[in-house]
Amino acid sequence: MREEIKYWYLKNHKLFDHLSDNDVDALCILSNYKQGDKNDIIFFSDTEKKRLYTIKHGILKICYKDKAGKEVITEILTEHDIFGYIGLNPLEINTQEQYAKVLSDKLSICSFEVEKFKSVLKSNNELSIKYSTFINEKLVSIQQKYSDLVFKDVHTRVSEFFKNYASQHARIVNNLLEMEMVLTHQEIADYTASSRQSVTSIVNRLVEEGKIIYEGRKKVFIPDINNL
Amino acid sequence: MREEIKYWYLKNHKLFDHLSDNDVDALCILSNYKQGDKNDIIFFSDTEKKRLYTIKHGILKICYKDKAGKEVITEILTEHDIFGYIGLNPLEINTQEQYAKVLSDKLSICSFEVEKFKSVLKSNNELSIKYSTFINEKLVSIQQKYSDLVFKDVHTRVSEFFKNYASQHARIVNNLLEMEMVLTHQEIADYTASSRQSVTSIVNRLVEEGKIIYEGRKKVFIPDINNL
DNA sequence: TAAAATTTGTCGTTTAACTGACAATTTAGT
DNA sequence: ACTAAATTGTCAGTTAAACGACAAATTTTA
Repeated sequence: MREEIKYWYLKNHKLFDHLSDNDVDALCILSNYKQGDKNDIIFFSDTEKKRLYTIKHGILKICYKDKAGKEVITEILTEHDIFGYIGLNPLEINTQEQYAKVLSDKLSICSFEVEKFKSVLKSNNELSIKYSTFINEKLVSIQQKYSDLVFKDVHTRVSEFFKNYASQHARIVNNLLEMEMVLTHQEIADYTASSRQSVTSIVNRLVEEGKIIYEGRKKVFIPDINNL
Repeated sequence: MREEIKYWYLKNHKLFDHLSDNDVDALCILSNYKQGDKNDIIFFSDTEKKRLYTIKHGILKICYKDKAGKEVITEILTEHDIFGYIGLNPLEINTQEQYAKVLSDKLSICSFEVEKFKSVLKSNNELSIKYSTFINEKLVSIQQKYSDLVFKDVHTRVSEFFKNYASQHARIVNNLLEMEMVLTHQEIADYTASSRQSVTSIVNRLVEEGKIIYEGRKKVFIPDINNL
């Protein structure tokens, strides 16, 4: 990959945009860019060197399975999101073995070895405070997910999934929100902690009510996001 | 409060124990110590100055209510835990208004104004990396709570609550784990995301099976924590 | 373009756990 | 010590949503 493109990516990342050109240069040298395809899996609680990842382009899910093989999706991440060994503590062991799986057709990511990233943090306090803020964002969003699961019924959780997905991935075409849906019903179920069948019937109800419009199985339109 | 005691507390806190005497002195000046009693409430998403708290002694719950007034307890915190405006971002608004409520008879806490704490972080990169680790611990534990809620039934969640509570609060007396139970069944229900009646019947079943022993409503013994 | 694989649709059935309602017990307040 | 308040005990009734099973539709692969 051309150096300028690596540079450009980091320069435009919320986490790094305050850094001096020299600092970004230094990060560039540490960084490692890779491409992936749909269904590729990135294990990150493995024995190999711990890494921290940030998404350059594409969508992926962070998930793990229980003993019965049932999958939970904890996060659906896109451009500029970070994942991997975010604890920065090489001793820390995640009880669940988490992994990331690519949902979009293509994915490109940038990664750093945790130890190296940590040493950059050490010499850059502004960056480490920003990093705390990034982790805190994750904390807030999983707290939200937890309380949604406690308080909201399946129908609400699924509708709100569409709402959130749209606000992240939709663009406006002819006064309609239009988006690629890269998740299957099963995956929406894994993400909203429900069952495939429930998602199917809720989606169909939303379609009947005209709140969402499907074109094939991949393209979705939303006439009014506030009425969802 | 005597200066030496404030000093001693910070010096023995995991988050601060690497700091030089001078740095701890500086933190001491910023710190504010307060006492509380059972059922006292500390609001921290209020309009007043954002603060960060750490517990010197006692137990409290972090919770919020939905519109219907149903309460969720997200965390139960003790000595050395931190809570409050941990995002350090004064602009950030938590959608749910969280608050802390004292569970133990007495509570003493130490607090810092977020802005001041942040400026200490800025001049101390070691500290800010440790701080990230602290937030990450919270992230890991709420992720665990989320997956417990998805995968485990109420009986398991409640038994594991006792297990965790014991590992935090029990001391060994005559080969038995002994602990003060400061939570009511309703609160255990709020914490495990279940109902008061379910907790009652599960607790009684555990008592029948001899896995836990109650003496009054406040004292609990556990013969074998691995058999719970 | 035909066959295979994946995904979605639609049922009826089952179940874990919530809910309400009221009684019994324990704890706290005066 | 006595009353009020809070907490716990119990049970029958209800329900949201999972589950299994199979058919239909769509997408992928060869």
